[in-house]
Amino acid sequence: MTQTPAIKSPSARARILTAAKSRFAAAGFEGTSTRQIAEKAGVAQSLLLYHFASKDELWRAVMDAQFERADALRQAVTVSDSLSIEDRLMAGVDAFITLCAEDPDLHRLMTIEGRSKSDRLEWLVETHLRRFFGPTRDLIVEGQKQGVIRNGDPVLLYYTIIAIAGSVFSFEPEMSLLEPRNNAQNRETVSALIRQVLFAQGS
Amino acid sequence: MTQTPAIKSPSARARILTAAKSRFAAAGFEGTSTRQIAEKAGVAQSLLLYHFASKDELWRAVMDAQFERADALRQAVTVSDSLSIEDRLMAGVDAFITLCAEDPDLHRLMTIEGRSKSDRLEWLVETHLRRFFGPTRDLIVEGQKQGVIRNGDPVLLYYTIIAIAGSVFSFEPEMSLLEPRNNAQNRETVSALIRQVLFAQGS
DNA sequence: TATGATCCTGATCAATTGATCAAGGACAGT
DNA sequence: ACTGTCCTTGATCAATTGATCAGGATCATA
Repeated sequence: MTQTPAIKSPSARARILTAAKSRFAAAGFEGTSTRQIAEKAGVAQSLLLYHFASKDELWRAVMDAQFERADALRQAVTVSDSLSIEDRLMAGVDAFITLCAEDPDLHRLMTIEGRSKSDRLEWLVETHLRRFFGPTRDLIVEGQKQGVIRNGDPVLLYYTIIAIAGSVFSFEPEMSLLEPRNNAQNRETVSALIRQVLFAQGS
Repeated sequence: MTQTPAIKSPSARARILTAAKSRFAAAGFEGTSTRQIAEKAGVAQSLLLYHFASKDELWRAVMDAQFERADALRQAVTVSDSLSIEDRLMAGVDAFITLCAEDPDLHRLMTIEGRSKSDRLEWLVETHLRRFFGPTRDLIVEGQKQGVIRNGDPVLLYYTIIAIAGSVFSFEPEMSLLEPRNNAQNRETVSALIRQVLFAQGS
């Protein structure tokens, strides 16, 4: 069996993944060269293409790792427990906020390739995004039926949540250029804003 | 005087600007090649660098044109009329929503370069973004003093507005991949969502 | 129809891109 | 010491990048 490499020497491969993540998040796929990643990881450029078949596959590996971390979010929404719809939805939202606050790269990676149709965006949607969107959307629709959640296009509501939760953290460079700031209790504020949007009394 | 070219033949130069705008919005500065723009504009690649000194300057010209269109927005917020803070702020918000709905490229151009610090982002912030941010921020702060607008970091509130208003329209490709949709009355919904965020009774 | 300025193109440049390959190092098991 | 597998590097490839340049259209004015 030439397969089952299981755990290769973690150091170099892991350093490549880390470097690639931060570069892809900052400049996008096209804006990042394999040599930039290699330099940041402290390895030869040719080593990237030994561990990953192509730049494209390296990008996919980065995405896979990111969304593995995010799976706790999906579970929070999916578990059909005795919890109310409101609680389940906000559990997912807060999990997402936590992820974004811990590592702004997640939201950047999710969105930076999403501006124009491309094979990469299509892969991202089908492989990862849909798994989060599906259950969350169902929850929103059900909440609307029960009159707990404001009416309106559920996809629009879903994207509004993503936009509020993510952009506050991922646009930190731009925001701090505009005005020096203190991001101490952003998480609570963002959570309150989203709650306002979802559960407002307005139709 | 070799200067004062004033109005050059509009057709080619304008076609270049239009093509550049849509490419830059879709793929960002680094993800777009001058040849792609030239092909879309139906001109030779060398013509881009006849009309604009460099790719960088072409990008800046695109941005200048975009923000010229957006100046109505700034005026709506700036005019210190008899209007209430609430009305002035929502006038600006609705103007921004209209701009984003008419042309999703505006929000994409504003944000696609804003993920990592770069000379381009710095130029964008200092030359354009600050002119919009300043008056709007002042309005938010004044509204908070009067107890009309919810408390919290004004920069965060500002960015939340931008995020809600813009991303709903600019992520249309991604959203329609997730689910076929009808964007008929998005504008009213978005406006209502933002109003909810700004003027909610919550602290 | 000359003149001159403006607009536009194709050829070409050096630099950078993702990718490939030969070669050797590290290190285990025999 | 020998073998074989996995890891890593440097040299190098064709393709693409932004930029430059010489020269030809085009067109108003004289």
